[in-house]
Amino acid sequence: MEFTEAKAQFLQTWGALGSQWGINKTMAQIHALLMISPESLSMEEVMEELKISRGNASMNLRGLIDWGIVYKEYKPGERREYFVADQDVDSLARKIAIERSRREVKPALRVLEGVKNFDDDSSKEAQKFKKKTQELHDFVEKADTMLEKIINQKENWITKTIMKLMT
Amino acid sequence: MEFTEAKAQFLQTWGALGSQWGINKTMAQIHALLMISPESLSMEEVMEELKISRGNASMNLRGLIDWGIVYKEYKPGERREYFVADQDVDSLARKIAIERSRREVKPALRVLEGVKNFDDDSSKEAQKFKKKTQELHDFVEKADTMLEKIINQKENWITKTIMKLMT
DNA sequence: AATAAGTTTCACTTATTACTGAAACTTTCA
DNA sequence: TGAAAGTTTCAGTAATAAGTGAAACTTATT
Repeated sequence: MEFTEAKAQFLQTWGALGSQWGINKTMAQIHALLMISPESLSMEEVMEELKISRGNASMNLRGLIDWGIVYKEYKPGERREYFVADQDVDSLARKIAIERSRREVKPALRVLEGVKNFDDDSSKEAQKFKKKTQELHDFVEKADTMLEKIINQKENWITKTIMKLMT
Repeated sequence: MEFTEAKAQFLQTWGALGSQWGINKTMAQIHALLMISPESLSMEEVMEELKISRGNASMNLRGLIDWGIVYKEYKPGERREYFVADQDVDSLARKIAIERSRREVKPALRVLEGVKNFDDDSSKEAQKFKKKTQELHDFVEKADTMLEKIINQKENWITKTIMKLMT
């Protein structure tokens, strides 16, 4: 396989993986592109390379900056802004996990909290409902706690977690 | 809040949570409905309760059965099929994790494997590309291994994992 | 074997999410 | 200060994923 082909296939695959795990395709691709690029890139270059529009590039670059995994870089004597990716793969994954917990899991927990305390009529259905929603709430809460524990291991969290699970 | 309202809100929220974590809305809702139902339900009843079409109900019930988290039940003297959900919440999450690893992560790994062994020209770009794809491959592989270790704890895997991470 | 009840499929529609590109806005420097 | 280069926004469009429902198929019963 040629370098050009390999690169295209890589950007494609990484984008698909990203979109399956809660970060949109273009965002994942831009991040990937910046990661494998030896030099920082301008927005024009990103657009060119990924064949995306200015609007799309702008939105997603901003998104990446908001998430704190891409930075702007200013070259002396140059007016144009350049972009660099945080080179640490772990930190990308950690940011995604934190963000998803905040935006998806936490709100769901609040709803479950609410519904499980409905005005109980003492029907069979209501009893079972109370029991199950309690169970599901506890489950989601535990899963979220686990996620937090894993990503709070800071550096090398994956390796550390695997170690602890070795037993 | 009334029981009926609580139930509707619960089904709604659980569906949204599901679709964010790789199982489609209707599928998650059917599963939730069966979980909170004290009796097994027929397809008609599921359609009725969730206001979904026959086709949709059929497809998603079959999906749940394929995933091994919902079972058919035959009542004596009744021709109609009834459906019951596996009552164990953990097993649902475990099944999702296994399935997503198989369908999304493993294929991506294979591509990364391929791509990182491209025909090396010795340009600066190619060098960096080789280095990064290797790194990303290792990362994804580790993450997948971690996932496997977590879900292989069998019963009470979440609790067990939290324990081990307590340190 | 005809009929009626039950179940599944699939071409089409709808809903959701992402992307485009032209216009508006901002900055720089001659 | 004004014109050129750079950047962002957002209404409209496209791509994708999910859902519908009528028709086809299957099974049970007389």
